[in-house]
Amino acid sequence: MNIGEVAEKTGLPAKTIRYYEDIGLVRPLRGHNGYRQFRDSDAHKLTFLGRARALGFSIEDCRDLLALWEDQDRASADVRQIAKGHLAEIERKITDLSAMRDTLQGLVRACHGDDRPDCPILRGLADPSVS
Amino acid sequence: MNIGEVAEKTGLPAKTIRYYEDIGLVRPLRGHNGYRQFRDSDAHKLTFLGRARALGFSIEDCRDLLALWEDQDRASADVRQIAKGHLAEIERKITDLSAMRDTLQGLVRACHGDDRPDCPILRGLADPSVS
DNA sequence: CTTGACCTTCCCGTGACTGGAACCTTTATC
DNA sequence: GATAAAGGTTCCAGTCACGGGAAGGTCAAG
Repeated sequence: MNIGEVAEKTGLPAKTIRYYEDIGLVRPLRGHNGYRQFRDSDAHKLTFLGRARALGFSIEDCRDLLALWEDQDRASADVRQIAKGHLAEIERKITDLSAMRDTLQGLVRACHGDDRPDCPILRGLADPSVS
Repeated sequence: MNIGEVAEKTGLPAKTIRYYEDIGLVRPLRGHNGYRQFRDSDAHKLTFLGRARALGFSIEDCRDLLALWEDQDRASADVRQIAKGHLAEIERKITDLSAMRDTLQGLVRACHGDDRPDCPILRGLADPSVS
């Protein structure tokens, strides 16, 4: 398979696939013309990577997950450890964003949003105690 | 005020303050020795920026908010527009992250996490229909 | 006079790509 | 056989909002 075909199969942009080769996540063969030749196993790896990235795993996490995926003697505890770590990170982000949302919602609700200059949002940003 | 003092007052790292000058968010004076001289108004601007950044506003949003803050003839509708846009963005991120969290939680719960290789997390990443 | 804290500019690195230029190969059409 | 379009290649630069660190100037204390 050429890169275009594998891009379509996996849903990843060709640019991203080249990048993944650059950083050593996949190692496609090369044809006589210099074109990358992807085997089915390469395509499966890329699909795996796309899914892991869609769940927000970092590239380094993906690298580790991929290694475990390939390792028939892995311990599932190692996989679970990575996933739990990432889950905690996601929950931290949700917490942070929720706090921002609550504060912002309060400010937006308090603001008339008309053509006058008086604005609780700006007051809140200048001095949060006056939110 | 030198940069160290304003950094302490505002809670922003000196590096960040220099960066904000670079991109034109603040314009401190300069002393005979080349040191930046911050007025109280500069410190207030930086505090404002720190708060807006803490609420997740982008630098460009901050630039616009700052201009509105300085503009005595502003319409609060303009401020509210920016805030509402950002709020929508935050809510989108929370939605995305929540979906990731739910999927990941399901996978983590299904995984024993022992020393055996069988792992629902890896199966889920390889083929989500077998999650 | 030296030490150490503070300040300056400048350049590189981050994460995970994305866009674009310049160029080569293959395939289809005339 | 010529040509044009569609695909492939490498390499370089940019993104966002800084942070690290080098090399050097300035200032206050002892």
